[in-house]
Amino acid sequence: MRMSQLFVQTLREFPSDAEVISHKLLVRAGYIRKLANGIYNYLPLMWRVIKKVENIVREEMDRAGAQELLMPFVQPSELWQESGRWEVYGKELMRLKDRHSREMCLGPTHEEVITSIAREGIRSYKQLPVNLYQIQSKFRDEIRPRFGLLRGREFIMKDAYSFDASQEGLEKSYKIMWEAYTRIFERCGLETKAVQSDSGAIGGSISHEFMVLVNDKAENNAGENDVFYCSKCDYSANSNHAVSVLNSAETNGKFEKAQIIDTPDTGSIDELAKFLKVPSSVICKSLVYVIDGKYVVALIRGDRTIEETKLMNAFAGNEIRIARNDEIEEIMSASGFSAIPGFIGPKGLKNVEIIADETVRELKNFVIGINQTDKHLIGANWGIDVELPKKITDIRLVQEGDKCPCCNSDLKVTKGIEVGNIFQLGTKYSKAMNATFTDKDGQERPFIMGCYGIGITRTAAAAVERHHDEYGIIWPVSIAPYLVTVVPVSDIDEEQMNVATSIYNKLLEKGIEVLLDDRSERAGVKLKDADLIGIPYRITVGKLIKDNLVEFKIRANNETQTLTIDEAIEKICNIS
RNA sequence: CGGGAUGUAGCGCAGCUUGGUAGCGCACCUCGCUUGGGACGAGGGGGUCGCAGGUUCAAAUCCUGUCAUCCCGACCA
Repeated sequence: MRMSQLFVQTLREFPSDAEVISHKLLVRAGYIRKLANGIYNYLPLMWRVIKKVENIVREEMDRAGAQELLMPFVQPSELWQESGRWEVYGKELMRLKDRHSREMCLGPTHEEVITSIAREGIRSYKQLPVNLYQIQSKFRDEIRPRFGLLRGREFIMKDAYSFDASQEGLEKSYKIMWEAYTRIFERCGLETKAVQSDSGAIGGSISHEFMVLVNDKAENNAGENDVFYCSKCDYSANSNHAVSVLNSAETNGKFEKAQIIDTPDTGSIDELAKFLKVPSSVICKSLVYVIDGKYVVALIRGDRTIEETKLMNAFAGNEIRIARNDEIEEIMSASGFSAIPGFIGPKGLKNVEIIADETVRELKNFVIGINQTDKHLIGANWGIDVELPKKITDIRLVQEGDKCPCCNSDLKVTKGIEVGNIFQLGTKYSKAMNATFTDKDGQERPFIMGCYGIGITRTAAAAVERHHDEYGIIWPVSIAPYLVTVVPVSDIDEEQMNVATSIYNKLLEKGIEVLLDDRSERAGVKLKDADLIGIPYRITVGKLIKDNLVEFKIRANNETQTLTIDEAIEKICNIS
């Protein structure tokens, strides 16, 4: 392709509304343009990259025995009502009505549709296992789209669904996908880590997320997930799922007797610990949440943090948020109290669920809110002064330095971009939607399902996050829009243009994806653009052409070498 | 949905306090000149100042409302 013909507009400056580097670079280098919040045009260069990623995904999915199909983007509400998700999916599901007022939605994922396909098409265990996938635009009406392609509302995703006759079969399908994913991301030039994860609204039990690890501290917060991983063994998990062995902490408040004392202006754990001159680990913290509209008081040791996903899961909830002050007032007055946040405690509360993290169990002579503003109960003990909640489970956020649940070594934390995930769904959808097959013994059984997603556009953006420098993008060869760009330094130098054109034509003949920068621009503009756009290799045709020499540049390390024309061509041919 | 900010030409911004013919840089078009790291000169085109009301002789500027975008939080296969 000649640059003079290519539809691309590079910008001299970064767009002001972009925050992360992949967003900034993709806009500035002319790959994408925003159409609406979280909705982007994929311009020709971007589309080439996307197709590269898609093809790698296709090749590996096909190799793994999956079959591609395409399901509708607009789906009828009936299927979602069957699965029960019409009610629980929330506002993220883009709902609309057709002209007959039938309720429809834009597909955020396709478990319902695929289950209906399997229900109609698979009758016998002899047809199993089956793995079907598609590559398609998805729409999720995210609360806050951001980071360009990393979190758009409309995005391209590969979603695959496996059907098996048994749990063993599912585990096998799962493992095959795991291996395929590892290869896919490797081929895209991305190192990933498969981490244990919460399975969220999709349901099911075992799931892993494939994370591109980005150890960005302040510079960049493209990695939206905190990943905990063991410094010694293979354990790693998303923070919403990670578990840990606690370091020992002081859990005895050493107060001689239980009494309610004045603790003015100690609305936070820090203030309270300071006021009482005790470590925060002898305070029992009480937080009020609203889970699916119901009030929940969660107790945790003062030095630890609640992991809200775990808390929500403890109640099999779909929606969780911290209670508003007016809701706390309502709870207080319903139980005959009038305390403000910071002084709340479980004792005497009516019409609320109480749950505790395991960390509170060993507290002795501890400090706890007693539903009186500016007062706390000190020297409290479970069973004597306050009831130990019946519901006790792990609802805490792991902290760096906690010990690994597998091998007791130190856990560390890093940021990750989730580019893919795999779920063992089990029978959640097949049961709900009555999708069954006849087993060997003649019994009707629900399919054992798995689902497997890869964010295609997010993967491309993640590649930019990982591969760029101050000058622009550095595409991995496998997903670059073009492999090489031929740049004549001066378009008015006839010899340079002739040689550049001839190199271009030779490479074209060899089937190589090559650009010729034939624009009537100064050298600086063309070279800057080549770096910004991130083409892996550059052949620059300049003054040295008098000696039959050209410059060969590798974008990845910005190294250049002087080669003869034929050497340069040969080098490119060998790479491709 | 809470907190904060911003909407002026394709992009980046000034002008608003103190109302009086809408500006700058880049990009774009023409001509000249230039060609190894985002040149230069001359000329030119492009904007209902987010939108709707209001105040005023007069509104980008002041007031009210509304919409959109961005950031933080909450939330999120």
